Amino acid sequence: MSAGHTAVTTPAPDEPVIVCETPQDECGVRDVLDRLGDKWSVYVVVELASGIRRFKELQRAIPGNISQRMLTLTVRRLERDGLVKRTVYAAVPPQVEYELTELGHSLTHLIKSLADWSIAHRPAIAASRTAWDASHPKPTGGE
Amino acid sequence: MSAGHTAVTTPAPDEPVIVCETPQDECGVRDVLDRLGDKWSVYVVVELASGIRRFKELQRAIPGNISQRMLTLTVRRLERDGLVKRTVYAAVPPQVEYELTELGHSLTHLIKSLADWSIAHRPAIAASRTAWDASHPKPTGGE
DNA sequence: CTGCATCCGGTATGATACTG
DNA sequence: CAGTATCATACCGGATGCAG
Repeated sequence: MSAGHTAVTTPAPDEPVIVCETPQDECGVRDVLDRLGDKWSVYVVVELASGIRRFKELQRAIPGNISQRMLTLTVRRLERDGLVKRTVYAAVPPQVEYELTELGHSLTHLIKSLADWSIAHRPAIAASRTAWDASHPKPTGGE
Repeated sequence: MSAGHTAVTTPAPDEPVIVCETPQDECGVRDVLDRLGDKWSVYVVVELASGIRRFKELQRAIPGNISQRMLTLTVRRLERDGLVKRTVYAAVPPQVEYELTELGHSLTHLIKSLADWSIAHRPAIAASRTAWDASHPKPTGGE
């Protein structure tokens, strides 16, 4: 080996701010993010946090015009994870109601915190982005 | 109109658990989720929460074998949003250090909560998924 | 070592049409 | 009204090669 340069100053482990309590895998953050990471899950949870909603109501309440397909997929996943409860009524015009489970409600608090943080720091983030964009001109033909 | 069935029992607005403080748009949750929603951002923040890291160190520390491309894109975005600070040293073997900014550290707290929730409810979620899968057989060529 | 460009595939998202 | 199926598209993420 040509290993010279005295390598790097071995980085001290520092003190872990976030510890992984599950040595089996990585931090469990991924589990939640995978569910909340998609485009609509959060909005469904937020809307459902206010009470029981029907399919169409959910679709209308969610900003951004979610398609039936996406709404279906989203609520299905949430239902599978036990965050949402789906109730079907055998009526002539089919009626399905969605509501948060206990698990779902417990997540509500987290999302609320996330929303608060987002709202509080949005200006700072926006400013940072603007500044960054300004100092990083994209070579789109002009210099 | 042919609307019979006494329609639906008009759903009362209920009391909003999560309110949108920004009428201009939707809830600000999207802002954070868009940044945390990708596959690696969270891990970078988690790792950086423990201290300053170099590019290669970051790559090695993150579980799941992140590619250079993704690491670069991820830290760039975080840097653009002002969550991460990037310092370049004009050394012969290029050296770049990454560290969390104040904004980044404040997010650490949220992620910790998210991780805690995830870890605490992982068993419940896993059980729910198993139960759901069992009652929802997929027609993979079967009858 | 660090970072960028290009090609490529998988998945998520979405528009539309059709069924119960 | 609720949900599924199909097709098309956009973006994410990975592999590789090259450059400072």
